[in-house]
Amino acid sequence: MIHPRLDYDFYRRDVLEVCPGLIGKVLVRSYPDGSQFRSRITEVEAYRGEEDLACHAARGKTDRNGIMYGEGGYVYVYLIYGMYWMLNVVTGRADEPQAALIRGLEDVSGPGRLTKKIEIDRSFYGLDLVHSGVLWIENHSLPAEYTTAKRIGIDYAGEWKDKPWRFVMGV
DNA sequence: AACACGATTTCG
DNA sequence: GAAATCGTGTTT
Repeated sequence: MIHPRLDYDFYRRDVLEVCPGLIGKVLVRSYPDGSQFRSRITEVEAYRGEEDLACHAARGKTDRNGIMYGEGGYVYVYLIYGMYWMLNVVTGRADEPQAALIRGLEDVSGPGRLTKKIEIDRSFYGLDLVHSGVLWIENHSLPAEYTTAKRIGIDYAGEWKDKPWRFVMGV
């Protein structure tokens, strides 16, 4: 059974289309010793454009969020609270700064805990998910229902804090 | 050069 | 409820 990688066409759509599509897909982390870690994505959040006050692009392009202004299909990682790396997938087309934050996997809950478990840090910034040998996402064609909810930890985002842009696997 | 703070987690 | 901990963006 072949499990194809998600390709550029998958990522280069609006983040609100990509996020529900990511639920149930399989994140693959390949290590230098040849071993691999696989787990289904169970929770993601959408951050959408400069108008979204919760998005890191809300105050324009910077050194940190620059990758979000490019084409979808690349990795955006950043350090939060001086301790945890957040794993994001850039979506949309160039000059449409969007990203999907991977918040949970079947085997580990929490965006900070999952990056620690599968050893993802700053060195993954800008990684090409379509061609990388260390990190990518596969479609195993498994059924995946999801529900939506408000995004977490963005109470400062005014009217944007209540958008139902968190997607969680389940009914 | 200094300062404020965050898309979190853990412990008390 | 509060601390931990530091890179990044903003202000001085």
